[in-house]
Amino acid sequence: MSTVVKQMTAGQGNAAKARKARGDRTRQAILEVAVDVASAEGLEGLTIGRLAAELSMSKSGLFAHFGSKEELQLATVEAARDIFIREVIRPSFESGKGLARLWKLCDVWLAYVRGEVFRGGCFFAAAAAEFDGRPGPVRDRVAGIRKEWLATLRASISEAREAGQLNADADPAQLAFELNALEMGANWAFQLYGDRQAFSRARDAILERLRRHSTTSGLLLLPQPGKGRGKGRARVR
Amino acid sequence: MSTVVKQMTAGQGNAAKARKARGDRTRQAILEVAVDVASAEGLEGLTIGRLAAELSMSKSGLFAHFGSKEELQLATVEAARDIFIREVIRPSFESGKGLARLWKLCDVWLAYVRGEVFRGGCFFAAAAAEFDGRPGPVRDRVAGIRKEWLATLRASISEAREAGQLNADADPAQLAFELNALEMGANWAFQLYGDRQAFSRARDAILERLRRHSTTSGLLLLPQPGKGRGKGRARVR
DNA sequence: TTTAAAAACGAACGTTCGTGCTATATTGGC
DNA sequence: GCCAATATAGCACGAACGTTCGTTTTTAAA
Repeated sequence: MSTVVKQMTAGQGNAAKARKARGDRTRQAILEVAVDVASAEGLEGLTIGRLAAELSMSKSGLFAHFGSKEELQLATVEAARDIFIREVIRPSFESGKGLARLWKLCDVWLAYVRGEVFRGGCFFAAAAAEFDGRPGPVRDRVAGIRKEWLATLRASISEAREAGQLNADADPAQLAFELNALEMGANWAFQLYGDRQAFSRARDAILERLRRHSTTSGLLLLPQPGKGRGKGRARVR
Repeated sequence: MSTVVKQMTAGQGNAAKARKARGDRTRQAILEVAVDVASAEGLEGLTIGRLAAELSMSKSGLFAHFGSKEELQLATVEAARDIFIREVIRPSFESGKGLARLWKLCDVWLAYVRGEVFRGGCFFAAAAAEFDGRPGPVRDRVAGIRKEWLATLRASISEAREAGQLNADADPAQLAFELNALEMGANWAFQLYGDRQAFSRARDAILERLRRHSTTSGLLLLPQPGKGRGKGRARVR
């Protein structure tokens, strides 16, 4: 029945695009659900039949949009990346630079997991674990996206160092590794035990890491210690 | 054909046991392969047909040993736990106590991943990621085993504190969280990128964490800083 | 050497998977 | 209102899944 689309195909005007637009619209509706399912059940557990049922459309109709399961998985990964950029990267880049941005990245990341932007926690942590042993384009893409994230962290660290907010002894690659590991640690503790305390643990550990390498001017950019409940901890979405 | 067992069923003597012994032997041979496959392809990717083919025995013959796929998965998890205890827990407990044991646990854990005791890295990290969104006995067991590990870390930390090797400001739960997160970080960097440097990064980060909370007497129990290549880094298996 | 139990087998079951084909709706531009 | 294009549906396929069943082989004890 495709109750999914039956609305606003009124892209009117020159409709050489509109002809295409409807298909893209359904495609997007499919991917929205696909991301949700895949984040909880995995990219392999994301079956075409299941997805079609959830959207009350036929398997073949859905299938035609992608041509293969692998293409569907790749499209789903890309859609998840868009969401990640919108929810984590963009807000962090719009406010501040250098150390402030670095801290924002970590803080927003924790909120992104805590606020269940994806049902199964960090989409890419799950996808990476699922595909790390299966060579192929999906694995490559997921690894690439994770590398983007690490590169973003490293770039912010370098920037903070050049701005005199972090000391010269802060090795960008090493620090990025540690921050990322602590974030992932919070993610899995939350997924496996529902342990929300993990977020404040990760927060504390990250802040301690950042303070350790901060210059006096850098310290002013971080939330003050003492009370663990600074701004921007639990507020989400 | 069961080329698997055809040997040493010569348990001779009182063979009320030997009657049972042969079946257990096959079961164990099955689980050995099962652990290997599951660690690389996941506990769900561990299919009965595939497993039977790999052991050149029939699906039904194999199946009879477990009765259901879920039972097979549970048995596989248990077998992996035995290996983990043998490879990580036991060596750490046989040498030293308190802080020495704590460091040994971390160091041996890194070696356990680096040495590919399991093809897919840490078996339980993979299993936890795979099942964290699927309620049931398998998930519960995996979560329980991970909890055992965290409890072991915490206990060693407390012990080290009471022995005056770690300062009183070392919060066992917090420190255990951080150590575990850093280990897992090394695991996924290695799985996803084959990045062996991740191990020395994790090692450095862990040692810094431990040193930070160490008393002067505790410091003597840790490898000296400076050269990053202390004893017991790369040697494996 | 016979015997009863245990272990392994082979074939089939009902499902579900991904993926093709062909036909039918639905669409925007004329 | 008709047309070409696109989107969706219907149906079927071969393979693989977990599981069941009845039979045959292997085994240890009598």
